[in-house]
Amino acid sequence: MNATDDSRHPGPGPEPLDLDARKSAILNAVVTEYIGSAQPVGSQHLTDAPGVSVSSATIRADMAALEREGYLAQPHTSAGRIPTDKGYRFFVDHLVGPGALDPVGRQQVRQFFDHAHGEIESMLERTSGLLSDLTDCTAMVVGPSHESSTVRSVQLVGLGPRLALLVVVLADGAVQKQSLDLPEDVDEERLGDAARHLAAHVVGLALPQIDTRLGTSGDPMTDVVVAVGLEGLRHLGSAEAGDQLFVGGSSHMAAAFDAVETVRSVLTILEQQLVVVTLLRDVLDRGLSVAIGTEHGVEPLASCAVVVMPVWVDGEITGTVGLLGPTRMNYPQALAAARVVGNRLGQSLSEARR
Amino acid sequence: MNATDDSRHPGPGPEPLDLDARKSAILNAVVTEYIGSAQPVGSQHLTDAPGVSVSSATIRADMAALEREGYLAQPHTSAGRIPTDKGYRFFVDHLVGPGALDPVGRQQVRQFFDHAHGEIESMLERTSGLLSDLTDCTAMVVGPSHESSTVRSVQLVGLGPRLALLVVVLADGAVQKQSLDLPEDVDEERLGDAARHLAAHVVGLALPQIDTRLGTSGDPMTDVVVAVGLEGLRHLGSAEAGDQLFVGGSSHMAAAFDAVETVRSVLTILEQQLVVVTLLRDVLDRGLSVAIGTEHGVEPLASCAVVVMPVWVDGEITGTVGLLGPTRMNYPQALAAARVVGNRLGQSLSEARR
DNA sequence: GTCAGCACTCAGTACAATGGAGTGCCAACG
DNA sequence: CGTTGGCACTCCATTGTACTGAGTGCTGAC
Repeated sequence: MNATDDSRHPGPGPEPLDLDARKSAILNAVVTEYIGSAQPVGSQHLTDAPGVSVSSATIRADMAALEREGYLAQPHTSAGRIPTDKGYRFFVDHLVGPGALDPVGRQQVRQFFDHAHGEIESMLERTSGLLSDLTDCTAMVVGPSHESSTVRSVQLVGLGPRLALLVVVLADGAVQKQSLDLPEDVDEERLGDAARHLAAHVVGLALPQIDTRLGTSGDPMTDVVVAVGLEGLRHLGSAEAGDQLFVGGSSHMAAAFDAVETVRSVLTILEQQLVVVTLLRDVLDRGLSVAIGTEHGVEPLASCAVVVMPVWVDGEITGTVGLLGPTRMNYPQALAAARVVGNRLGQSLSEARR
Repeated sequence: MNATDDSRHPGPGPEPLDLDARKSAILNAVVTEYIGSAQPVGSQHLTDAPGVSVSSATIRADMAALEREGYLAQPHTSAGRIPTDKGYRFFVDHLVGPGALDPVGRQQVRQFFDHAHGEIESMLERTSGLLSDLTDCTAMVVGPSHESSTVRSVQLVGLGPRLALLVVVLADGAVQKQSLDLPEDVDEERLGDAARHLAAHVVGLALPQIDTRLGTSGDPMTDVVVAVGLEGLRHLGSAEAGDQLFVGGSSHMAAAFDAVETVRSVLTILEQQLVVVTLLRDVLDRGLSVAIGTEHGVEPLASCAVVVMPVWVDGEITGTVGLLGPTRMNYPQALAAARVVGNRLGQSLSEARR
């Protein structure tokens, strides 16, 4: 329409890297308001926002500029503005401080981790519940990868005449198991011999490092069992085991969208563990803690944002906590919650490892 | 309104236990049609249904009767009929035969169980995926309860100076673990002693049967470790461990309803493992394989139906497979799929146990 | 008992009219 | 020159009305 009016701009150059103070304040107010109400925000509602002490007419001018620059959008001509993905991006990059969790949430977190105990899996599962409760988002927790953890103990337990269970304990407390089909009947004693022989060979190694060949023990039957056991270890070490993912609060996705079709497609993604784990890893790898809209490549999640925090155990990233919500999620809250829970989870796991 | 017209009925006696052949056929057709289309069914559409070779006027009369008797309902005056919960109940009780799965599904099931292997947990998880794929419903699989399974092996593995892991293998192949805080440093050898001592005492018993007291071994330090181990065993045996539940295909719930609020409340229920497990057990205990609408007591699932099948292993019920869908779910398909998968799962688990 | 015919009911749709929230533009002001 | 009040304009959402059509209940005839 009035494309010729652009003359007042110094050219169609790429968007300025920063916004002046008032425009920032306006963008901030629009995002904050929209996160709360999910309704387009009009200029009238912003007159008394902090840092914005101008009339609605001036705000309108700034909003129009922000729209031209891609930070805001208008559902239709006579509606208020809503943030674009770029607007959210500016918001999280420049307008959200480190921020702390609200006192109630902090109390919840403290209480949770003070009473954390038991199996690691159930703890991770409950952590996902905690995170989703704190944020009204869907929470994702990826457990420590056992790839680099060394074998602490190997045991063979007979379950049936030709069936045994290989039980491997890793240094981080993880227990892996694998059922083994034995070619012939093996008594308990010989299983013990084979287990000792295996243990001598693999304890102290990480699963992927294990050499599949192993000298004979003298007894041919024992050797057969050892070979089967090694095969089982190899299987455990292969990627097939994969990282374990815990998803909590997926019902919050149904509250976040009013189109049931959107809910369905998001839930479908959440059911694909591999996709979710890859998504979280990708975002972390790119050095981000937030991926908004199409920034992550998963198309069905285009109307979602992901918040990711690594979990450090003994100076090493060993897991991930994540949050999934609509792009209009409460970023300050989500970031604070993910950071706090990620840190405390790391502490907790470190202590357990000592 | 015309309550006085009831004179043509032999009295307001309780609904007849059976329906004449044509009314059955009409009810059958209404349910079948409605399951497929989710639209109220009018008399016109039923004229060429099997077993119904009468005019629409006659069908209307019968439908009015079925409505009076509570099998059908009308969303509004000039709409077709939809089945009530009572209508569905009659349908599954009298109109659904044993029925078989469609060939494609049978093929899927065969293929799945032919290649079933690996850890029991991951197999149960994948079984829930299979069931939900087969039926377009949300599937629930409750793993074998380990309550009655006997201890096959007990091991203590040192993870840190004052930290050990108790690893218990049960006769059904389940592995349970529990981290133990030791009061003082214990070396590997003494852990082994304690484990042997524990094993001698508890191998062959089920976890809940274990006596918490145990004679001394001679060495006071070993006794301390044994005591801590016994405490861990007691903890494992307590109900806290609970049955493990695997839910698959919860995204199908979003496709089943068009009210996002319904989806949310159903998903919220699915997140509460205890509620779901209790629900399945209750339905089974009442000797049902289907619970429709309000028949199970869980209010937020009033617009859902549950199909349940026990899993038999060696002549004993040890688990459950279930399906959750809208009350207008495809009962014949769901029943067939649950039955087949439940049976094959039981076989599979029996074989593994040998 | 079954059926064709008929009057009736009522959700759903289409369409116009209205109200109001919000905008862009402009002239005036400090 | 940035800011502001004023104003015309746009367009969604709501309301009201009329119409359509699927489906019903009833009745009199076979």
